[in-house]
Amino acid sequence: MSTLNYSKQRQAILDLLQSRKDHPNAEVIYQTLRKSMPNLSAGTVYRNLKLLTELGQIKKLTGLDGVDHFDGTISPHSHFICQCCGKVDDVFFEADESLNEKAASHCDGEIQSHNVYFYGTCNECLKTIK
Amino acid sequence: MSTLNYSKQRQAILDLLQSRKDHPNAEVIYQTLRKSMPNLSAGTVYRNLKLLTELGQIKKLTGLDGVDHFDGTISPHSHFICQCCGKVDDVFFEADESLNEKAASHCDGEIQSHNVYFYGTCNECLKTIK
DNA sequence: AAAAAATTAATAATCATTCCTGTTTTTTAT
DNA sequence: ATAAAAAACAGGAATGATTATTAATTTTTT
Repeated sequence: MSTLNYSKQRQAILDLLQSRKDHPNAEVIYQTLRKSMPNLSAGTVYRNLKLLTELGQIKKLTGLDGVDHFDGTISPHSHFICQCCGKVDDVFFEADESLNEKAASHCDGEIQSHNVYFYGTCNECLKTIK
Repeated sequence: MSTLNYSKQRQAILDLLQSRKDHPNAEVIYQTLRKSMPNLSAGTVYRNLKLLTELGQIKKLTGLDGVDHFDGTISPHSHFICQCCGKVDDVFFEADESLNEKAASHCDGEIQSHNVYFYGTCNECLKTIK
């Protein structure tokens, strides 16, 4: 895969993800950055999101609304998805190391990592419903 | 959404999923069933997988290899994905109820359910590597 | 058994993502 | 600092999983 060179497009994508607490998808990232980089191309966004994910500098979130979302926070954490509004929040909750150990005996293999997704209704949506 | 009528196509899809321990994707389901139902159409497979998922009779697994996979086992369990061969195993491991409770205080909302994915290398792949 | 409703097959359309090509930027080596 | 080599880019075409459309068939209701 060789080493990654510098590019201002890649830097901008990483900066954007690290500065946001939400978890934008490729299209949102593209439209946002296009304002300041008018001839950024969508392919560049997709290619760099893939590269950064492979290098572990960002995390890809799947299974939310059908399209991939991206997270610039790489410290271990889970996600809470509101099934009402689709919002994805970080959940900083550390059951982490123990979870792999507990599951190990039930697995036909060696666990290296895990992802946890919580589904529910966020407080904002709960207010609206009542 | 009205009520679901009977259709032998839908029944065949559900039977197939409940009889298999792996987690086939739509294409595999389509090709398998086509052997005994030669004019089954792919659209029918996709439409019924979507319906059955919405009704909670099957579970959709995302984020494995880019395409959705389906699981006929609805009792609560997790999944182990081998990053080497792509195999997806069930993990019947019950930290379940407690996990929602533990995470609740870290969430801005009400947790209703969760999904856990474990990633690693299966025993078969471990052998091959060594 | 006929009418109404639901489902299907076949195929066209969609849309997120990847691939391709010629150009530009970044790095390396002089 | 400059030229050659490597990596990355923009723009657009291609891919591929999934969804939508429509006329025909099957299932349910009466």
